[in-house]
Amino acid sequence: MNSFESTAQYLKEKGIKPSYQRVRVLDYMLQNKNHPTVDMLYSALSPEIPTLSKTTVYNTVNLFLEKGVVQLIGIDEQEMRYDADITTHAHFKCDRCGRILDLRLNSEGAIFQGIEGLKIREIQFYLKGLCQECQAVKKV
Amino acid sequence: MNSFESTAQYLKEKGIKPSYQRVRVLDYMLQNKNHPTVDMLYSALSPEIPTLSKTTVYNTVNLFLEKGVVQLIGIDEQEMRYDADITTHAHFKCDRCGRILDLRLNSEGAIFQGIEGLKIREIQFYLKGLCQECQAVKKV
DNA sequence: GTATCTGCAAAACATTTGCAATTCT
DNA sequence: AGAATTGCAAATGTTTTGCAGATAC
Repeated sequence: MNSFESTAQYLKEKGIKPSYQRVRVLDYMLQNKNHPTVDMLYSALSPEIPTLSKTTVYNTVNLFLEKGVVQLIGIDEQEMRYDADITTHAHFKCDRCGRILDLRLNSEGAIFQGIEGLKIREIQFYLKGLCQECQAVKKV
Repeated sequence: MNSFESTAQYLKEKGIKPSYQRVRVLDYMLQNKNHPTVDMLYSALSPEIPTLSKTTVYNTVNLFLEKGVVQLIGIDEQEMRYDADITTHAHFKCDRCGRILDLRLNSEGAIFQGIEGLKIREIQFYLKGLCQECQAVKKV
């Protein structure tokens, strides 16, 4: 089974119809683990899929988000990034080259792998969910 | 010494000329620890400072960022938020009411205070700085 | 009186929306 | 044919920029 077919199969399992564009977008993310922006996806795929539009890339990543195929990475202030690795892990963005590295966590939740040699300037830790008051509100 | 004057003094110490608008913006952030967006700052202060413009609020928060008076909080996908508390701490955003709560860290770096009762849906952990290769590059 | 600061209007982007054309089954 | 998908064009909303007038020292 080639890469295209296995990616299409993965989308089917996630409840997404594997159109050509969708499979190519996810395939790109699985092969280049570079946490791409919509623009990066469009620029990379557009030469090979000349009719591709940015709207379709937006539609696709939003559908992927909704279905839990990718996670949103807000590390960038200007543009959103997307990650097909949906396991819990931290991200490091280099101020100079802009690259985004993955950092794995150890069982205690302390940073474990890949942090050696990095010069940390800023740390951001976000949690999202429901606060106590909002959990008490009846669902409509 | 009243609140306005001590805030002005604080700005001077940080190397910022304490114009009326700047002092009022920082004063608002110190008194309402609500991690405001530019729009929240503008809406709150505009009635009392009728000539205030959004451009000035943007200028002000960007100057504050540059001088280390506030930190940028990217927890919101649509708008940036700003925090006059520049100590290291985590943030929690409620999906329903949109409020942002502060979470203090204990000495081991594990979450400590305020997390009880929250229903966590998503965790984002970002670090920024210089990667190994970029540290090796000579400064121009 | 000269620097700086403010604020209006316009520009610059990232993202979304409306809708018509295309594609798939 | 019918339903879903794609993609163009226009709209939306946040943030930045250019510049002229106001303010401060």
